Amino acid sequence: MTSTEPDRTTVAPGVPGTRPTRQRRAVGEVLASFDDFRSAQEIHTLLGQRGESVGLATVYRTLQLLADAGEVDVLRSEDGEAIYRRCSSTHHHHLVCRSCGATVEVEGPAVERWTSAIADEHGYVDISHTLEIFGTCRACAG
Amino acid sequence: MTSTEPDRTTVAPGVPGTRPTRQRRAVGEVLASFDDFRSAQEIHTLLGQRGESVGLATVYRTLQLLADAGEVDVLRSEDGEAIYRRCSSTHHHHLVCRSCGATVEVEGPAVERWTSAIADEHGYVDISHTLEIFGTCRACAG
DNA sequence: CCCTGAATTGACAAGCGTTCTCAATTGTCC
DNA sequence: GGACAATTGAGAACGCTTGTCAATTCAGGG
Ligand SMILES: [Zn+2]
Ligand SMILES: [Zn+2]
Ligand SMILES: [Zn+2]
Ligand SMILES: [Zn+2]
Repeated sequence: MTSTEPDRTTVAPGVPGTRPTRQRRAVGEVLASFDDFRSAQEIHTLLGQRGESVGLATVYRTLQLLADAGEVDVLRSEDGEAIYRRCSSTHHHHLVCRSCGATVEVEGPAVERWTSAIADEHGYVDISHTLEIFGTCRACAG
Repeated sequence: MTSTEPDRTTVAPGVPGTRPTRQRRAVGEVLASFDDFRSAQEIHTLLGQRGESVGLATVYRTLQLLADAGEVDVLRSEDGEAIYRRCSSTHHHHLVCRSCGATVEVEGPAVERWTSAIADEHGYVDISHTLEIFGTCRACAG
């Protein structure tokens, strides 16, 4: 084999999903600017208002990356639309105002234990769970 | 005034959503034939296999009626699709096998108390909540 | 610097579940 | 039977999300 053969030892694949682009930075900034759950399209609009032009498809892709990385939480609104929020990285649940969207992160060690126990009891393994609380916050209740 | 005038005292409005039609009966029967969560389109297919022709829109409308009446539970699969199951009428949650869909209804008085307490603590009123547990059942885990 | 190539982007076109529209049909009650 | 609201079905419309693909951008290496 001669040296004409491409040197495959230099292939720096460059892991996808890690490149710090203008668009990803912008999405991150917008996510930091609100603390309730917003849809991808709302976030896309907020970006426009900030003068940051980011394609809708890119917004969806970026949110998916962040969700996979555990940097944003994803919920489904009652009509099935996905809504996103930057959250703390520890496992937690949400208390959400049905009217204004104000969100409180809550932890419930007892609930975690309970779900595990129930699953064990019925022979289910590899457990995950969803728990969200909806209500009307003090401000909205008047 | 003569008797030619229509007698408006006999208007029996006839409450919508209460008429026992062939289509509604068929949907009810199919719902009784499985005990995991199925999508509207799956239910529509099952109806076809039974020889009961029911329009897809009618399936959606009927499921919505039953859900409003509290006779079926509606969940959102991970990709946002609505899935339905005939359930007991008392408040409960679900332990669902991610692989085969086998479902167990579970009650958790402690969890109900916990959600109320959390809501009170933060001044939220008029509370509701969602809680679902996903895992792999014994049969699927092998 | 400049090159190379993979990663990323954006405009647009599907894809998919769900709802709407409206004329035709059906069930109820007189 | 007759009258009339409720219901149905076929298809169009809708809104969110994902796929397509050529053009662009970024990270390194030379
Ligand atoms: Zn969160
Ligand atoms: Zn509120
Ligand atoms: Zn938890
Ligand atoms: Zn149930």
